[in-house]
Order: sequence, then C-alpha cells, then structure tokens
Amino acid sequence: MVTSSSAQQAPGAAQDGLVDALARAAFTTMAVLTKAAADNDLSLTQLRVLAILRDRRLRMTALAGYLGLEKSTMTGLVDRAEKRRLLQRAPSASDGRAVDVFLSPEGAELAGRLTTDIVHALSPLTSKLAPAERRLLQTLLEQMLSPHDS
Amino acid sequence: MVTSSSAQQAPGAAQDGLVDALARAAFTTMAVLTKAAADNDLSLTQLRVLAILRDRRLRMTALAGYLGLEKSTMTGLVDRAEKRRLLQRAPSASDGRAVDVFLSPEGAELAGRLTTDIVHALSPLTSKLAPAERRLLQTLLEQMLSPHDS
DNA sequence: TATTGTTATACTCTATAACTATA
DNA sequence: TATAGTTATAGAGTATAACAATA
Repeated sequence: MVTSSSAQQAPGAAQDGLVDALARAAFTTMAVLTKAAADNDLSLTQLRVLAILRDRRLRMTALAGYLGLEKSTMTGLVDRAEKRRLLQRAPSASDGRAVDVFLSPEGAELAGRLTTDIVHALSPLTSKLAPAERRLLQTLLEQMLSPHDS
Repeated sequence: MVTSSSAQQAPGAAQDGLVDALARAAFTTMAVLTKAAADNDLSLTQLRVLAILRDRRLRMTALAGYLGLEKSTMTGLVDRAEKRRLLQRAPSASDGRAVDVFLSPEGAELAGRLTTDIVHALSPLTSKLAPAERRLLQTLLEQMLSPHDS
C-alpha cells in the first residue's frame, strides 16, 4: 500500500509504484526534518514557521494561510515561539487590526543553522546518487511540483 | 531555505537545490496524505497505522517501532482506532505479556479505499510527467531510499 | 531482573465558537 | 457589516515516569 513498503500493482494502476516511492520519500524526508527540528526543541510546524518567515514578514492570517492552519491556531504557535525569542510581533503600520510576525535575530540564526543541519542529515540519501542523477531528480521533482496546469 | 520556496545556493553546497526540491515534494505529498486521511476522519498517524498493518500483524511495541513512537503513545492511538472498529487487539499466542494488533475487516476496507484516493489525489502531480519520466523518477527515488550503504 | 503494555500526567498542536477592536 | 486577532474550550498526539503482569 501507499506509505508502506509493499508495492502491490493493481492492474491498470500504472502509477502505484511512483506513488509509493513518493510517499516513502516523503516520510523519510519528513523524518529528517522532524528530527532536525526536535534536536532544537522545535515541532515540525515551528520549523516551517521559521522557514516561511526566513525571507518574509507576514500577518497572522497570512502565516496561517501558508501553513494551512486556522488563525486561532497561530496565536499559541506564535506565543510559544515569541516566548523563546525566535519570533517577534509588531502592529501593522497599514491596518490597525493586523499584527506582523517576523524572525528575531535569534530566530534567523536558528533558521540558518537548521538549513545546514538538514542538508547534512539528508546527505546519506542524496549521496547515493551521482551528481548527474541528483540534477535529474531535482529537475523531475521541480517539474512535478510546478504550478503549470497542463 | 529548505522547506521554503527560495533556493539560495550557499557557495559549495551543491545539494541545496535538490534538498529544497525534496523538502517541497515531501510537504506536498504529506499534504495530500493528510487530506486523504482527514477526509476519512483520520490523522496522518492513523493513516500510517492502517498502511503498516495492511499486510502485517504486529505487537504494540513493534508497531511503535515502525512509527518511531513510544509504546505508551500506542495505547491511546490503538484505543481510538479500536473504538472505531478499524483495528482489533488480541493477546499474543506466544507471549503472555504481548498484544497483537491487526486490521478489522472495516479497517482493511478503509485502507484499500485510501490507497485509491491517494493515487487519484496525486495524479495531478504525477501526470505532469511523461510515462518514461515517471519511471525514471521512481527509479531515482528508490535508489535514494535503498538501504544500501555504499 | 528485564520486558510488555497500561495508566497518570503534562504539553503541543489543532479546530470551533464567541469575543474585541478595527475597517 | 466584515475582517484581524485573541480567548475559551476540547480533543488528538506525543513523551516521561510509575506500575502490573509475565518472562
């Protein structure tokens, strides 16, 4: 089944093998990301927040949109990260109701360190491929992830 | 950064682009899996349990091992799934302390339906690739995920 | 003594609903 | 009236520590 290791090909479902490989790659990659986060006492969601805010300053609602979460969920999430001095809140200049969220210097520093950690942690996987294969894999993934609608 | 969309190449870190693509593919795939689970009132963890038990009968501790969770976490997880008639518990025949967990008929039926749902939900992505590209992507992912240690 | 599973407890993540303050 | 964010509340997922039963 998908997400498991057995790839039983249903007749006519020629994508099962790829779907299975994608699911397994996803779980493996997520495990690496989760561990990199846990090693720094972060949840996967907190890791994503740091990644998203690395080059952006967003309102609470916009951040919720990026994460696919409810705005009420953001309050606690940002509260905890702010208490740890990773994020900062500031009232929006243009809208009295809105609150901007952005990385603190410490948060930016941690985000940078996490990037390095993750690249290193994934290298046992990526190094199984030759350079040309890595480029090919990257190209195929990007093509698959591209927003093009054709 | 990794997990975000901006791929800033650090000098010498030639894997950043691939790591970014892997992370984005992981989040996209996990989003599909999470939605397929949520559409059936399951968490991602419950989905994984169904997938793992699809062709296995495991003890609580072994199941915890597959999931990378503590055994104490399994109790509640299995409790809830058992209450919904998706899983069943039975005392181990060989060890009086152990408890076997396995899919109920309803659980197996749901696991099968989920597989179909996921393949369909991922098809907008996979269909962006030509058949030969899909096979190539699958091969590269499998090579990367292979347990070989060279 | 060591292992298997459960229980007790606590914290994070998440959602829904109700609230406030701005627009 | 509608939107931005918070608060209150509740449930799932997770871990640690202590425990009972069995090995």
